[in-house]
Amino acid sequence: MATKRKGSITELAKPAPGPKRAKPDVSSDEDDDDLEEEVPDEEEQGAISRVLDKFSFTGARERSEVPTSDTVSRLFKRDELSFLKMKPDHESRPMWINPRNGKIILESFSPLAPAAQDFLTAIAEPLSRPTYLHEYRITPHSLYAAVSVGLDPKDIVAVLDRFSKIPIPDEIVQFINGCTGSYGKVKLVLKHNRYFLESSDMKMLQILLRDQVISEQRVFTDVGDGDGITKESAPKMGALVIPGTKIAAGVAQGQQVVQPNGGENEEQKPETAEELFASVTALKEGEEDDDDDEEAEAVHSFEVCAEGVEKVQKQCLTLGYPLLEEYDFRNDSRNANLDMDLRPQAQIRHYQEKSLSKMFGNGRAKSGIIVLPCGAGKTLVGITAACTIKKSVVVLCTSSMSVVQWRNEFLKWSTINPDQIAIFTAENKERFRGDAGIIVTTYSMVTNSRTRSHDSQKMMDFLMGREWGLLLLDEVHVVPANIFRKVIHSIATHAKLGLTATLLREDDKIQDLNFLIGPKLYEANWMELSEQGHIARVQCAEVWCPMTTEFYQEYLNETPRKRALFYIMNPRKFQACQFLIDYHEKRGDKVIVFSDNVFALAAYARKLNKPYIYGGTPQQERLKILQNFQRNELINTVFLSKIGDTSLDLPEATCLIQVSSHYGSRRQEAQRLGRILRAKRRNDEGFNAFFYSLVSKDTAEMYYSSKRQAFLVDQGYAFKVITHLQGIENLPGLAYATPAERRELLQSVLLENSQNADVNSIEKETDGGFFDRTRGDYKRSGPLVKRNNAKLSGLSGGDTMAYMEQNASANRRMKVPPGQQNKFMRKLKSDAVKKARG
DNA sequence: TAACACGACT
DNA sequence: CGTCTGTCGTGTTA
Repeated sequence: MATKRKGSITELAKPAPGPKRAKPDVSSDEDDDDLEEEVPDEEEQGAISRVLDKFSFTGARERSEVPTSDTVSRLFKRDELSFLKMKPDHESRPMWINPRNGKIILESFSPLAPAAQDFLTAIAEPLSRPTYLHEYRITPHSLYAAVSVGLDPKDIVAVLDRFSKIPIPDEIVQFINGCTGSYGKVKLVLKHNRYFLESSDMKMLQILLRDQVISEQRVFTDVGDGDGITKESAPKMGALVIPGTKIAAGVAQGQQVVQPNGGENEEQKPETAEELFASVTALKEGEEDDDDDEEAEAVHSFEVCAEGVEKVQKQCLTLGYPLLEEYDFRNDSRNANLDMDLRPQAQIRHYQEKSLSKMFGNGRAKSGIIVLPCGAGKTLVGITAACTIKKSVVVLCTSSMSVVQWRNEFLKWSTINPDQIAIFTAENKERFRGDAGIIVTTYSMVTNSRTRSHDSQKMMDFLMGREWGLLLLDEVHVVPANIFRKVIHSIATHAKLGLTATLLREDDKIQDLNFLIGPKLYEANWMELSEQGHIARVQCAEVWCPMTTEFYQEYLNETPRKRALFYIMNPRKFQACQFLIDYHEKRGDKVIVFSDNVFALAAYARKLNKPYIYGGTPQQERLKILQNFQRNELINTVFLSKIGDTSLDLPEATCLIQVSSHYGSRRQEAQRLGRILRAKRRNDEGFNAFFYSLVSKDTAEMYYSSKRQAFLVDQGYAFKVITHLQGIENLPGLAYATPAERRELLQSVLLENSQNADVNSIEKETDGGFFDRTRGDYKRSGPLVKRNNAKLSGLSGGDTMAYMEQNASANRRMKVPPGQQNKFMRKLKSDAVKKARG
């Protein structure tokens, strides 16, 4: 417990700012990570790391010093804020700042909340946004995003102060200044297919060049004076209008902040807050980039090699000087313009406009990520961005199906000439006409490591050999995967825009997107969009199905891996599923049932006599089933494996039942929910979509379920728990109602499980002895031997149950992505090692 | 259509 | 100390 850093001691010694009070009691499991371990101890960023440390590892003696003014205070631990002095007019201000960890709590019912929320999404990371209290946190990354969107540290503090119930703590001010001081000073620029680091401040470049990692990637350019640093005049800019929007990029967004029924003192306060906010978010022509105006005469730059760009970007981020990527596309005369515009019928919604104004805020295109829920029009955002830049574009998608969709959307929403937009996949390798155009392709096409077909090689040469204006990355959360990340720098592009609905991974690689692509420019609030009718309202429920004794018995007897089938095939769960399908079909809903497990999928679907699609379903049949589902009034339910998580467009579904799922994947859960968000009937009075998760009680499924829901809960969705479905006993034709039927089902499950084991052991015998190339064969060794052990350990399997009992608060704990915890554990360990050494 | 390679999740 | 498991999914190529 006491393995904390020495540094906290010196922290203690410093005079505490403000009134005497408890020391920060950040118990470090939740702190903000990505400060890399090995920051070289250079003077320049000594100050920064000191500030960054503030929210990381401080005293362990925390809790005892929290003044316990009442009996419950200690329960809040470091979120206990009662010691803070409130401003006299605190009631009219909507937000709290916790000096100990940079968390911000926003009262979302306050009349000022909409304005405050706009501001907070710009400068902080949304942690959780349920109905009344929203939680945000200021992190180095969120500040990076804020700065790159054009905010100034002084203004950030000023606006925070305006909204806050308490005076802004010094720690926060220091943190903001410390982080932002060095942000936005250095840019990564692509010129003539070569990468340069550019800054108006010569000193910055010298600091960076002193770093070994960066200097290693440097390329010496012959131009310029002896030190190889080039000097030239900085570009100028003019007015820009994003097509489809009435106003110029970046003009005030504060205007929709209208108080419906204002009280007396609201009259005045919102006015000023609003003005203030508008003045910082709105970057009107001419007043952007003060520093450029002052020293517009010259910028300095040096070149880095293309392969090293990722390393350099990462290193700069860890040094505290994240590289800004901006594309001054209007002054780019080297690359040919692409003639296209948005069609007049394309109406940009306000949140789409907001996200685009973040991207084009200062008249240039910034690289970054935009997060919008499924069905909220991500494609249109991408297309609008492309139409704004009007240069050649590469679009990357995950599946060949969405490749086709992207092309169609482009043709639908923009005036682009069909000849100018080409598809590059296995079956189609055309090229566009003219010297500018759009190429839509898949990640795997570009990253393919195996031998290429002739055509595809020629196409790749074309892709790599030229300069692109914009790289559009669909489903950008896949990019950090080892293979995919390399495409980012192998395609020479001036700007990158990542789109996703779920910026989530179960590993810790999501942070890498900060230097692979750029900061998160915008993240929509799901609840808000559904209130405004842009996406459907959804009722979420978790249905707890008790296990039958026979199934539970077998469940306990199995190895953890084999257990899954028992809780998935639980007859009570099956009945619940049958009942829900029946209920919703009668209401006129279109129902999708998801089962991750293919055996269960087929079993359920066959028993209920419904169509099902999984990976092995041939293309023709898939199409037939989907069309029937869409048009035929007799087919109202379809069963899908995880094939339905991505691509497959199912516009008419209004009810979703989840039978089995992939462990604790939050992304999968969110993506599945997304399947029903675009329901056409969403604007009908009182319309609701339904999302059910069927869970077998007292099994591992409970644990996964709570994990999976974490993301949606943070988006403000409330999961109701249903322990009994009213009237299920009286459902005519209820399956597995008799013990005999259940026994039969159990037999088939047992058979399935043992068959799998047989197949494996046969494989092992025939194959494993001679060839050992397939990795699968290694690990399958000895399932038969293991079985006895499994029974023993299985009997103690009750541990999962005990775990579940206290798991009600799991959602809270899950809020920290597991990756961070790992990182934290690592850090703790390595700290301990250092301590032992030193 | 099969073979291969890879991702996501533990 | 990071790597392995197993299953289902994708895409590309022969």
